[in-house]
Amino acid sequence: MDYKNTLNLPRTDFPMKADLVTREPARLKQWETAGLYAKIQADRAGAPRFVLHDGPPFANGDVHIGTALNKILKDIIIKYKTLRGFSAPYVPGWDCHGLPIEFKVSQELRQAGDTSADAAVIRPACEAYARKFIDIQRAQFKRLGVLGDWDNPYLTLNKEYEADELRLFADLVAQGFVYRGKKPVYWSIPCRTALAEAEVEYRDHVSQSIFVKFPLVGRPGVSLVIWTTTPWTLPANLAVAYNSSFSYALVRVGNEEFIVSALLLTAVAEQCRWRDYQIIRHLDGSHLSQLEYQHPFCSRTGRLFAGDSFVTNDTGTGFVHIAPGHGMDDYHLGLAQGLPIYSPVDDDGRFTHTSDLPAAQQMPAEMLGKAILEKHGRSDANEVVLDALRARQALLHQENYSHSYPHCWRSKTPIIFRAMDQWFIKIDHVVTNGALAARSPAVTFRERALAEIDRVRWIPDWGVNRIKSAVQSRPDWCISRQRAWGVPFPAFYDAQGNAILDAQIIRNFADLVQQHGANVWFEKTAEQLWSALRPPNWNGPEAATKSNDTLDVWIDSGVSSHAVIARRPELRGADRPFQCDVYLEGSDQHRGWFQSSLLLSLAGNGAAPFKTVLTHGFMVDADREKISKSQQSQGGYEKPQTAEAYVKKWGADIVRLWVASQDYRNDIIVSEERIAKVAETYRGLRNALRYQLSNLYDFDPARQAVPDDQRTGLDRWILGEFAQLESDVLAAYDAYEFHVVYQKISQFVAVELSAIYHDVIKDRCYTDAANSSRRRSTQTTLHRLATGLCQMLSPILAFTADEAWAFVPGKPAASVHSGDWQPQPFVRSEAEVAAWKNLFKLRELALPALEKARQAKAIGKALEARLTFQGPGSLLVEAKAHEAALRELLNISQVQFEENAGSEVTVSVAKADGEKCARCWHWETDVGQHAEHPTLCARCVAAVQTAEA
RNA sequence: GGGCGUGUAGCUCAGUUGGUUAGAGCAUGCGCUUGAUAAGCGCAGGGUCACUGGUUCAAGUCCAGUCACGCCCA
Repeated sequence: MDYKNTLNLPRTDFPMKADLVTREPARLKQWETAGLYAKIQADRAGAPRFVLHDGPPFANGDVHIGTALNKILKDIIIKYKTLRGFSAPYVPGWDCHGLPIEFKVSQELRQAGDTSADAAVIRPACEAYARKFIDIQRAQFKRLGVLGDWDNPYLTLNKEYEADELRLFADLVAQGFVYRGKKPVYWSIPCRTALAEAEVEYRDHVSQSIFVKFPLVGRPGVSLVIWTTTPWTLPANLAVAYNSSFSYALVRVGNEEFIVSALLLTAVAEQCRWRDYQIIRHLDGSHLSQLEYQHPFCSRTGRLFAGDSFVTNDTGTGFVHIAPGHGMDDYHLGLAQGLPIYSPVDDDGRFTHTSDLPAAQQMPAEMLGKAILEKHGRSDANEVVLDALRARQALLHQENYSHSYPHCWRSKTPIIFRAMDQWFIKIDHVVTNGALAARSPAVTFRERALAEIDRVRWIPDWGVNRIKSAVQSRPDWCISRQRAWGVPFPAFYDAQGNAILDAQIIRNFADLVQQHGANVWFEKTAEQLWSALRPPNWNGPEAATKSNDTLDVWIDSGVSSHAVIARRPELRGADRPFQCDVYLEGSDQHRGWFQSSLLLSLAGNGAAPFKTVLTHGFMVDADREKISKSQQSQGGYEKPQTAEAYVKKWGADIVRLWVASQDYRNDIIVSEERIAKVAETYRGLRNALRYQLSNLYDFDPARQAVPDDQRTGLDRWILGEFAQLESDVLAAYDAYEFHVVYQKISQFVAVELSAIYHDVIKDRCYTDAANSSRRRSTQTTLHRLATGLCQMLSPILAFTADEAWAFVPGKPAASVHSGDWQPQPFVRSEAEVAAWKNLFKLRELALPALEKARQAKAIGKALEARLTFQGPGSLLVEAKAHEAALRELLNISQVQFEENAGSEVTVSVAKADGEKCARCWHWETDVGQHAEHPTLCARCVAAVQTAEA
């Protein structure tokens, strides 16, 4: 007779093959139909709140695998906190304004033949572009299993958002944070527009390379020699920089003396054709800092300053001519030395006088109006400067110089660096009114910000250093941009060009934006706007024009605590409406969003917007090198590094498990090999769950559960281990160490479950009578394990845990994500723990012995063996007391003990006695004793008879 | 060039305040099983703890320097 069908073999519809790529979308649809996110939020109404505030990704392109990592980490946290009973809403956001979109849209418009570059045309196109990518990214984020309020995300282009941004800005203006100053920007002369770094293309260009004498004051016949490739910037020269670590040579050439860097002397002498020269002596920084020079053609003098970071010894003379209005290095040096940011060039790129210096000290009249822009390779401005130098015999050498030079992407002409009026937030501002001033007196804003940083928890802890150094070293914040796609900068100018920036006017404008959107600024004339916004009691100057600038996009995202956290009822904090629990972004955001959010919230709300800031590292490839776009385009990777590409190949749960598998505080390695390994682990987890579920097909926890104290020792052992795992995993989740969760669970599943518990209980589950207490005890345990595993995995394996959950009998919630995870400690007496420790020790002793016997072909499977433990009685007491458990644990048929006088336990293996039972495959001496079932052992006879009865 | 990090088996991670022959899981190889079967079990191999010096009775761990990689600045 075939006894196989008298066994309780496992059965389940939970498939072994995951097939995530096709199965996950179906589950997503199911969640959506059930309104899972809304349902969870409703269930948690009134629960303690945990708010993670989303940093908005840029609404451009497909979701990169690195962006996916960020979203998945956030989702793991949200799902975990929800599971632990918190109300943890998730409101995703998008950063919508900014150059990359405007640039792209401008290109498209130009290709379509529209060259107007008019804000009123560009802005709607930019909005459409942003919304298109929001839709694309939203679908890709959802596909990753990220739950959130996807129907109501926050967008920095929403009019409510923009209005709140302006209101917070008005608060800063009211507190005196905002001032007008100058700063150099890239300027395209034909386009009459400022350019961003990304709009600049480097092309070969032939410039005028010149060596110029700068005569020293009070040392007749002695000159510095400077080198430049932009002669037109000389009228703006206000200083000269040297390098304090260089040695400079004073040389005599004919009846003149020159100072140049000692290391560059030979090269300079050759170019300037100094046939005979004599080094008189060497000078260093301490000498140079004392010197003053006469401008070669303007009636003013200048001084020398150290500029070690940019004065090099490879080209030039070791002296760099400084025009603070025409270069970034120059600008910073000028700021540091208190020089005017002087830029005597108008919007058309022509020389002009400015109000920065007395007219008498500025360039000679014949230079005024000369154009910098080249025509047929000649620039009038350069020519007039060269003429002036020649006339004064200040030009030592001139030659054509071919090099790579920035050009405008639209007009393809060389750009110039030109200082423009800009708006700034003063970082060292001392606030004298408002909430911030009330908190403590006369402290600079920078000091307040540094103190606030100490009140925030930074994970990893070195993050505090990064943000502190960012805040410590940052210059004033330049917040105006000469762009169209952004929130309009709400300033007016009177007929004389004086700025009008007023908190009340800005608040009035905010109300207008709230109603009509920010486009209103560009659609209405200055006159119309002014009459709409001018306060009734206004006694300042009357506006003649409006600002054409927009606000820096870092202001956009930086005010989200004000415009989102404090605004949405589900996020709004109790005592500090604008403050949430956690921000989580890449470590580049210490200088970016974390900083802008901190500064704006502190200035506008009086405190940081976050209690904890978590950061993650960056995506690198298998060689631990960054995933670069150029390598991508050169075919360096098999496929695009987008979330979609990975999801299509592996499924979202594998991607999520990969995210969880690595310590995200360091760099995160993405490679096919790595993900393939994670997929192996996934299979292990899935099979373990499947095995558990397949042995619960006839189990009803409500009716058949066995109380803890009546469970078998083996069940009690695994429950003890599982309780330990649970507490470890909870601690790891609480510490945001998901790689520890991954390690702990996967190792528990591989060792304690698969290799031990699952392996051992096959015998009881299959061969015991279906309703026997030993089998029910084991099923009660399996049920607990399956429930707990699904829950602890669900923040990571969002799809699979929910799929398995559906097969858990008597599950307490419809979806694993709407359940409540409460740890269930399982306490065993010390004696019991010790006894089982001892049994496992004997097991470790026995397994190698069994392996040896197997290799000697004495036995095949362990059930063919009889094991004899030899040793002193004192070491065998526990084993004897738990003989049955030990036999089970070793999967053997028989165990014997032989006491001897030795000091340790040894094991020997022999072929088991009796015959193999046809049903349970144990070797038993009682096989054949039953007439009806001559091939069965007594235990199986009983089981079969119970089943028949 | 500066600041902040990281570097332990093929892969991902442990490794308390310095203290035995540096651990785990996966992967690999060799067996077993065929009643979890595109599964399961056992055993084995695999490490100059990035490198070089130093402190110490003792260094993966502390100190200094070098190299590689990442982020942010210049």
